[in-house]
Amino acid sequence: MSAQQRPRLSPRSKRSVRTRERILEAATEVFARAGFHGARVADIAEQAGIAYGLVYHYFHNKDDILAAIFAERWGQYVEYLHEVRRTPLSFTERMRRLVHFWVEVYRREPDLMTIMINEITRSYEFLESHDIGTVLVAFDAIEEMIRDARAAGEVEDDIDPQLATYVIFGAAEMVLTGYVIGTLQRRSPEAFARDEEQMLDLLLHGLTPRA
Amino acid sequence: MSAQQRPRLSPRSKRSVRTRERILEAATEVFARAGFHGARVADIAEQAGIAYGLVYHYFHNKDDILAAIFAERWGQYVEYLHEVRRTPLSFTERMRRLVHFWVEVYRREPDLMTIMINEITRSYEFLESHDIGTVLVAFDAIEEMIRDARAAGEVEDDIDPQLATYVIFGAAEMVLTGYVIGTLQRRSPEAFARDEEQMLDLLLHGLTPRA
Amino acid sequence: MSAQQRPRLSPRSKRSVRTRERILEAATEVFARAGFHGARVADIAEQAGIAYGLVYHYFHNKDDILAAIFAERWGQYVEYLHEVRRTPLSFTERMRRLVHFWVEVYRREPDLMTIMINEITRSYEFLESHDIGTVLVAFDAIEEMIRDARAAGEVEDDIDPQLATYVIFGAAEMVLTGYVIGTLQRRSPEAFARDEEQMLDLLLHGLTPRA
Amino acid sequence: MSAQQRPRLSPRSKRSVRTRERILEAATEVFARAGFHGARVADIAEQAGIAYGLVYHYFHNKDDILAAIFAERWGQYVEYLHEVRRTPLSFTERMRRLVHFWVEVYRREPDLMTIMINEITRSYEFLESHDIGTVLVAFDAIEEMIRDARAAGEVEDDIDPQLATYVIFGAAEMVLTGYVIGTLQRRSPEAFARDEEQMLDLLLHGLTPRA
DNA sequence: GATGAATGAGTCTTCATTCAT
DNA sequence: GATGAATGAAGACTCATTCAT
Repeated sequence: MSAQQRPRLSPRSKRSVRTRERILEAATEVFARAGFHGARVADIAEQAGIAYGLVYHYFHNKDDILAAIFAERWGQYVEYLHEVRRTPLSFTERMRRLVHFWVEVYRREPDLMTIMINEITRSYEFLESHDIGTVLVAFDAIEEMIRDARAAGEVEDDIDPQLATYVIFGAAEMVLTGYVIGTLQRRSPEAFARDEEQMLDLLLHGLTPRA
Repeated sequence: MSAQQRPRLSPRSKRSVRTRERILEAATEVFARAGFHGARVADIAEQAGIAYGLVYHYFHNKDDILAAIFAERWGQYVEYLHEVRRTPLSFTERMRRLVHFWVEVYRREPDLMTIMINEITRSYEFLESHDIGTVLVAFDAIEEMIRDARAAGEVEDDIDPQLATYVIFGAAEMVLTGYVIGTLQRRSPEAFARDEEQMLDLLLHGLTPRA
Repeated sequence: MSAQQRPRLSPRSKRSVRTRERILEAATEVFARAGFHGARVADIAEQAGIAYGLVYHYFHNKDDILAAIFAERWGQYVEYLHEVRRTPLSFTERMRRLVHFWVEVYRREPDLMTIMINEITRSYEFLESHDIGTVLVAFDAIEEMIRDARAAGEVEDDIDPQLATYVIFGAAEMVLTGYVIGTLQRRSPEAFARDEEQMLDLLLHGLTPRA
Repeated sequence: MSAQQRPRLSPRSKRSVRTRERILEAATEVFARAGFHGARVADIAEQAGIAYGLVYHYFHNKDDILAAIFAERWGQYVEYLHEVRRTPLSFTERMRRLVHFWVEVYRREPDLMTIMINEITRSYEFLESHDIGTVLVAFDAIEEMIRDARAAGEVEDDIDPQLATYVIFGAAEMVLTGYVIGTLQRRSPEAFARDEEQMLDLLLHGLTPRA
């Protein structure tokens, strides 16, 4: 909603690219640990091993760092959703992949997922100041999948695809939140796999006994 | 030079009680509109129609206001969960009431629910600085319901009650978030009722077609 | 929400060192003029010709500035006391040097001595929050001198070295206080020299006529 | 130096007089414990067992309370000095009484003496804003005694009465300060009596051995 | 590119004091 | 006389951001 800003400079040199990357990595860690408001630019710079003034050679301001993390990571994310949608798969399989994807991203990059959950998906301020539409593509992608599946008879006719999307997203996100805040502790790959199965099962068949 | 901490006396007079309530109401509105960080104590005071210094007669600091909203409202919330659990009802009925409750609270007090969602349930800082256990009782209450229902054959044996709790909470919360951020707009009571049915249906039976 | 405390990095550059020094000088003047409580950080910054925010790059807070003045100046002070003690001198000569030292420090740096007297030696708050032991080394140094002198027969046997130390300190300090508050006005070096003689004489021989 | 203010009201009733006295007692205790700046009017009122608003029925402001303590207590003090001066006594005896008086006041009312030392005698602010002359009468009284004694041959000719006054006051005050801050701990009446003897001896005969 | 010294807007918080009741 | 609710001036402190070097 605010005017989109261009990068201050488009750094081309190897060093530049590397430094920019270091800042994003550092910011991801610091934001995850302290939250966006609790993170100071100086903290990020320290974590990146650079002078804090240098941060402003790569980003306009603190918000811009978060926006970059969001744009560059959420980009892949949405891309994957589209990929899942393009691939000819059963709805069950699509959902399995989505659920696996979320859990997997969390397992690989818990800090990143923490930020996505704490600072972006839910952040009033972030949603206010950025194009909420960018976030919603992910929702749209899932909604479309459900719509397609419903048309193909793989999803119950009565289901409202939009609402179902929120339910799916919410379910996945809360489980990840459990991981993030430590109330759901999983140590082994098997434990995570079991959670994926559970989620998938719940989303597809609900709580009640089958037949 | 050291900070002198002492609890504000709990004011007893009628006027006092009313002022305190006014502050909480004002804070609820301002927090919902601007977020905790974006809200200034002066904004709250202005909204309440009092001098900002007076806020400090009733609360130690800004945090304390949020904590009070949390404690006093979340209390009722948990209480309702326990009530639902105590009443002899089918699991389906219990779930229906829960879902209805959430939607209803949102409809009646959208600001309050907004805060619950944006500032409390998800707030890194809040969870860090307050007893997370208080939040978790709500989770525990639902988990127990599922456990009971599973024992009674009302819930599929394979279900992990803890994980299912996160799924239920997440689903409900994300739908409310949709209301809060306006991406799910519902204007009529019927629209809300339909959402309740949808959520209930999804949680109980999942996305796949019934038989 | 919790305060994040970390020591300011000790700045290394020339400029930095100079700025820090400027702040201490400015603070010395402002504290002397207005007292610690009456001095605002903004006043100090203005006196130093810098933005007030910069003060916080060098010191944690207002207290810390006073503590730095204390630590860095009182250090020299105590050092001198030890030097006097190490040098082989008659007790009379030692006392002469001490008295001269106090008067001299006042003459050279009246602001500094004013702070020492008004804010540090007597400040309830300061003594409360800092290691009173650091202050007391000065007392100990003098006490030891008296003890040595008594053993050597240069001081009356009946004298309690600790109490005598308080008497000496008190006498000197009150005279300096007279200078500070202006009730004892001395304009010429000779006037100060006469005071030194008087003090020395009083401390060594008392008020009563010599034989 | 500031305009002298009249008491808000001259309370006449028994109750009034008693309440006023209670406030002064409470303030003395609180000022001694927390210092003038650290003491809140509310603390004083609480200590006195009254509502804090009532304090302003008896005193104009916080300063006024300290001023009242000063005026009413220091009054007796000065009065005693004059009495000592009027009574036909040897100089030695006069000094003995003074020293005894100071120690005795501390023993009876340590809080009061603490305030006198910490907040009044040395307080830059207090001296700035009140008639310093009131404080100085005490000095003058002693100076006169010395002058008289010198004329009578009881004090060495060379002595400068004014400077000697500062030495005497300073000596006594520093010993009391030792009591106040606890670095000089005296438990028995005998210990205090010994200190009086020491001080007297030091002031009259100095540190050096008597013949 | 890199540094970190310097700036100052923005807020929270304290607490003496007033005054309606 | 007594209460304590209400006011708001005053100031400490943080930290994102700029910019001279």
